[in-house]
Amino acid sequence: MSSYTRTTAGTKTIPEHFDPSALYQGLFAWYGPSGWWPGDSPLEIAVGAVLTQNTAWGNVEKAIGNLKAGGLLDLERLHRADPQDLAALIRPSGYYNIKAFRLKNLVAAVMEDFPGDLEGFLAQDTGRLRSRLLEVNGIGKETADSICCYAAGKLIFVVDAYTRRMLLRHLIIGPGWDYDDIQNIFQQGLPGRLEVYKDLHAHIVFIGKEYCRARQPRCDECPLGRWWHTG
DNA sequence: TGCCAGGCCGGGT
DNA sequence: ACCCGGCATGGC
Repeated sequence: MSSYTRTTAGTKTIPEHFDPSALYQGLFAWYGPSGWWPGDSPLEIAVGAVLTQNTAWGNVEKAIGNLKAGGLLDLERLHRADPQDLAALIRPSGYYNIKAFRLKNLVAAVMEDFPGDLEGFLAQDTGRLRSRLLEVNGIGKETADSICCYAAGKLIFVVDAYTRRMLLRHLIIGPGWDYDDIQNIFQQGLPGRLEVYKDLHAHIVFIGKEYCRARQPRCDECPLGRWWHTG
């Protein structure tokens, strides 16, 4: 008889009662569409993805507001901008010196491959886009996947600290599970629809902020478990 | 006040 | 393959 235990590409197994699709359906029924990612353009979304690295979103909003006010939320202008001027504008988002270079690096990659054409860059084959983003110094898996999913509309599920922490605390995964393992759970268990990927990640972050903070666990009150059970 | 936030890199073991 | 220090602001 076939086992109900699903496995990732590796040897790890996950509990049969954890169903990403049921989790999505439950969260969507409760909260509705997430509206994520906040941002008026692919460029703004990509910039936000870099600026929000280990940083509260409220601070990122201030930084993006400064970029807009300075007319720098523009591919060509970012490419020409002096890193120090850029750093001054994004100061509220923290790590502003390093993030200024990270933004410059991202923009330089776009300009190198698709000069002046962010849309073209983002329209690349999904695997190529992701690996190209990962080549950029300052862009890791979560940032790359956020850009792929929310700026480029690719079918890539974003894994963040909340996702990992919640699955750990609910004993769905063990400490040995890495980013790709977790991403595989969702990409294998979810229907292949972009809105599902977008909303589930967004809802996980929303719940995580309330119930799954790093040092003040209130795991007992976390409502997530209500929704991921199959059947 | 101290802790935390939608990470990532580089150097060390 | 891990483990760690550094990076920095603003909100609760």
